[in-house]
Amino acid sequence: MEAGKTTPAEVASAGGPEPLSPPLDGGPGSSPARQGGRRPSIADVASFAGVSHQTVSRVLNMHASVSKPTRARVLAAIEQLGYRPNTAARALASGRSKTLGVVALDTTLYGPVSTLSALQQAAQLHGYFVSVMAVRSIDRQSVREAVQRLTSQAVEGLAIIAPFTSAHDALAYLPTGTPVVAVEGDPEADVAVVTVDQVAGARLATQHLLAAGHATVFHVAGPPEWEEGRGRVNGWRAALEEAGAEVTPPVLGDWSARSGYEAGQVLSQISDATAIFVANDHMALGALRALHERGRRVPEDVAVVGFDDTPESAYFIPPLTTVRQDFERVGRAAVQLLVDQLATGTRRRDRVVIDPELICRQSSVVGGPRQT
Amino acid sequence: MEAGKTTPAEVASAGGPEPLSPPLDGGPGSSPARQGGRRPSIADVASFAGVSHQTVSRVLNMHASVSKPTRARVLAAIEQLGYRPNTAARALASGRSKTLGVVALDTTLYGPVSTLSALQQAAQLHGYFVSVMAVRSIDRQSVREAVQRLTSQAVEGLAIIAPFTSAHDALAYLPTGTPVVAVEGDPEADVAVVTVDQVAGARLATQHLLAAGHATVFHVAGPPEWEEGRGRVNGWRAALEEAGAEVTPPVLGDWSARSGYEAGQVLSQISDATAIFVANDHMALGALRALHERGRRVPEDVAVVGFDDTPESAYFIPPLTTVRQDFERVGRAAVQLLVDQLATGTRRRDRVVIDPELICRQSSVVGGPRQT
DNA sequence: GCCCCAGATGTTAGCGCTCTCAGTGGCGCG
DNA sequence: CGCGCCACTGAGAGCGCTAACATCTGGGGC
Repeated sequence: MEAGKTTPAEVASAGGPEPLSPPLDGGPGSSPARQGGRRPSIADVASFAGVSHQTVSRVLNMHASVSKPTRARVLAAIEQLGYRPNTAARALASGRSKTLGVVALDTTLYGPVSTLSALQQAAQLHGYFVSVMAVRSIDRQSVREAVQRLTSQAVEGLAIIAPFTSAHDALAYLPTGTPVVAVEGDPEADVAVVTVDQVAGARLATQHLLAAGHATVFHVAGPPEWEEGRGRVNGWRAALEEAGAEVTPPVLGDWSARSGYEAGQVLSQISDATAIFVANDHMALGALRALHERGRRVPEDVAVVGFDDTPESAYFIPPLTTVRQDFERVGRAAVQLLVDQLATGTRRRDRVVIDPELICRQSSVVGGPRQT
Repeated sequence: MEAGKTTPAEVASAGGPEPLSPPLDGGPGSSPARQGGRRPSIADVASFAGVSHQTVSRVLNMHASVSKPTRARVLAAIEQLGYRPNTAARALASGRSKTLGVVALDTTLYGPVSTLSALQQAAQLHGYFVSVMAVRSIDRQSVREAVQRLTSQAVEGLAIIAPFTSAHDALAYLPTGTPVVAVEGDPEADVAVVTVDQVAGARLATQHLLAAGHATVFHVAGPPEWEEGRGRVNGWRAALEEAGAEVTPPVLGDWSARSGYEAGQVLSQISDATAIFVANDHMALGALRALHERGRRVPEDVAVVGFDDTPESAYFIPPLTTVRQDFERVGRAAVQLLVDQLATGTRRRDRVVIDPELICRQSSVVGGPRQT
């Protein structure tokens, strides 16, 4: 039943200077010497290395005051046995789960997916796991259930990748003190927020079109429930007002190409509509199709600018001028904020605002850049 | 320190007939009466309900033989206290983590994202959490690390959403007996596999073009490392051979619109290329752009068929004929397979093959359907 | 030479839950 | 009327780990 009692002191000493690498990333060439039926525990490692389990624990957690040779011996034993710490036991004993929770609204949309992906990567780098809870809608009921499931997993921090006007709701169901960060959330929220400056991005797009000589710019908006949608409307409106241009009522879409297509059909019949700022690239695609069908040339008759810069946007017909959001940075920042709060043990209201960037392609300017 | 000792027997009896719902989804209107500093444990619930902790556990796990009134009393106490079971403790004690692990290659690509999303939903329905581990590449090192991290979380089953020629590798680092399912994996793999019939899909697309009168069909292929890519090549080739049509060497792409664009540039110069089957819709978008630039009309001069049916594909110029994959079903099936294996306690080699569907739009047939 | 302290290690309790094994009491049956 | 059996409940022992608290060295200050 018991692992061998031989103390492989010699083997260990042959190990040379040990790298201080966290054991989680698995040393080189560890082939699990699967012997018993049960996975090896810290006790097995301890007895194999001829130390107490606590010393093993100390090595695992990189606590100071373990002598070099002992550490080496333990590390060797871990490798030998193919030991992996048991996350559940660790979480139970320490109260820390090394897990960040994420509540996301639509995990198939380009923005959320990109953010989630980046967030996951960043978390991994910090040694955290990520547990995602997708919700269908942002009503209280769904949010509560998601947060409670996450809570039962004892997540240490929570990221809300969703346009909650009420990330606030989540707080109510969370143990006091759990750090929270709202991604693309309400700037007024009572929690930390990471956000791309939607207003600035929309302004960039609108000003770009205005500068090209258009009298005004029409807008195909995202759903008003989404903070991003509202921000883009605001930026667009602000730019128009600053320029003294007429503000036409925005056409509402739902982020989908279909809704963009429908909006495009409407706008293609308005001869004044020579410039359109569409709130995301997928809707812009639909709009492009509608304009094409109606024989309105882009950019000659109508200039179009999108938002997001999906990898496909450069290959639309014509290539789409758009506003790029650095979701990579958003994800990283969100994790950083969470980790910081975790470290200081305080829930804070930090703000990280990431500047978007205008990517000029042919859909907005006659004779524009040939390729990006 | 202790929660109130009052036994709310009366309150409980007023509850009426209790629904047998699993407590995880949180009963109606439970407002956590956050009192102590610590979250309530099973012991708190027990003493509040005036029963032993074990009885509470039985209620939680829906073990039989708990009398109706007792169950009601416990449920009421749970509600009162806002109790949530501690996942870590449960996992530690039972050895079951209620978590499924997922190893995915590229969590931003349309297919994987859709599958992952569906899988997550399905898992949730079965009461499972999902822990996703994204890997950058499919080399042994990355796979091992991912699997080991998942192992340390004691995942009960593993889904590999990645074109591993070697899902096999994963097995080596997994505790013996852990159920595994490869999604879109090698059909020869030694584990359960859920897959869309790529060969059939490609055949559908190719035959469709052949039927429209084209002498042969050119192919823009996906990366050969991806099982999907290979399957589509095979189906395409088979259809051509069956029809006695010439098989031209496929042009390789990497799923991106950019690579599709480049392939399109090449093919647009081949006057024989009057029909192109592109291995996914994003590449098809690029190809469409390239053809457009070269003045080759679609579908009049060149017919194009894609694969995937992304929500945007109906809004390409022209709308793209493509092969739809039901990722929803793929995700559900993967979870089902895992759950079945878990239930029977055996690792099996089931095969679930999902039929793709050809969606006809204007890119392939002159005067084709006007809209889908 | 003694004490004290700090570095290095071991010991002892739990963390919150599930499991196994024992009880209870009531009731049918011989 | 007593036996066993069933439906229900409770007590105790861990799951594998961390965290506080011992303990045990040795080396320097006086």
